[in-house]
Amino acid sequence: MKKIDIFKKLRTSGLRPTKQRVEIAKFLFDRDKTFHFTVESLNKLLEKKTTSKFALATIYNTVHAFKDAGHLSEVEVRGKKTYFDTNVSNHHHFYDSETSELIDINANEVVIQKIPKAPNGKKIKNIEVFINLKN
Amino acid sequence: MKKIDIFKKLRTSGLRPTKQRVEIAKFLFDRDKTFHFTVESLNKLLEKKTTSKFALATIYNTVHAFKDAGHLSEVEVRGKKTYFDTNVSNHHHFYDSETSELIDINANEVVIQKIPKAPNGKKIKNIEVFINLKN
DNA sequence: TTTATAGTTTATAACGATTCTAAAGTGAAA
DNA sequence: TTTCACTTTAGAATCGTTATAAACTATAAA
Ligand SMILES: [Mn+2]
Ligand SMILES: [Mn+2]
Ligand SMILES: [Zn+2]
Ligand SMILES: [Zn+2]
Repeated sequence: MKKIDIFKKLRTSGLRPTKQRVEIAKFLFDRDKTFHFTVESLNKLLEKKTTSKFALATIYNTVHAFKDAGHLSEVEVRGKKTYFDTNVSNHHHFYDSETSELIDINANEVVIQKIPKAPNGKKIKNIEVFINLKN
Repeated sequence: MKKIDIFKKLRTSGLRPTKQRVEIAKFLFDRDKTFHFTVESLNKLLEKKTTSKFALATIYNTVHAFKDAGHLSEVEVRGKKTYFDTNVSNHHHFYDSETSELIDINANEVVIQKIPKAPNGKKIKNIEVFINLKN
């Protein structure tokens, strides 16, 4: 992802390109593979990777702005912390509870043959498949 | 479910049949259909249904003992509250985010045709299918 | 019966993730 | 320079959950 795209992510999230926000955006979006993280893990990685300091509130605010703009998604994982995902396409996950690690599964790698009808008056918004792993 | 079964649930959870625990167990297990709840919702329903008072700690402790004994399961739902489920068999869920309501799907109502191989050295423990609903 | 004792309930404190707040900082425009 | 809207930040507040410790209860030994 090129630098211009970083600024586009920020602009389309309603965020001015401040030092902290650019660092966060670069860290999240300037990579090839999907990245799954919690606010806490992101903070630790940012501290290691950069020389800047980040208040937790800044990270929360920035991550939420990206999420609201559709540049990040949220993955539901057992436990108290919220997991975010740079992969915003429709996809599924392996979850390794030993390492608390999420692994992407492309939507086309899961084929569902049979699914019940949605309850009366309701429609299916999306289907999430979550595969728990063991050793 | 007969009264004797209530006492069996308690016994097999390592819980003596005190007034509060019997009320909780009856409320949870003396019903035909699956019941999904949070500790908060259970507390409100207990207060309505019975004349006893329940400290939150008692409900937490009792629910956790049932869960540890395998008489309740936990369902992962977006949001901060923990959802419990009287259905401990392998099954799936519809989730209606309008009403925060979970609806059971029998395991045999979902047929998965294709699934990726588990990552190196890992095995699949179980598969959870979560179907989000909209109006 | 009393007493001992193990287990239980309860109110409240502590905890941890997240959100809120208000003060200090920043930077572009006037 | 001064202004002013926006940003960062530290710390307070919130909320679900867990821990603690004191009061209570039931059973059984003395
Ligand atoms: Mn979660
Ligand atoms: Mn949850
Ligand atoms: Zn993902
Ligand atoms: Zn269920």
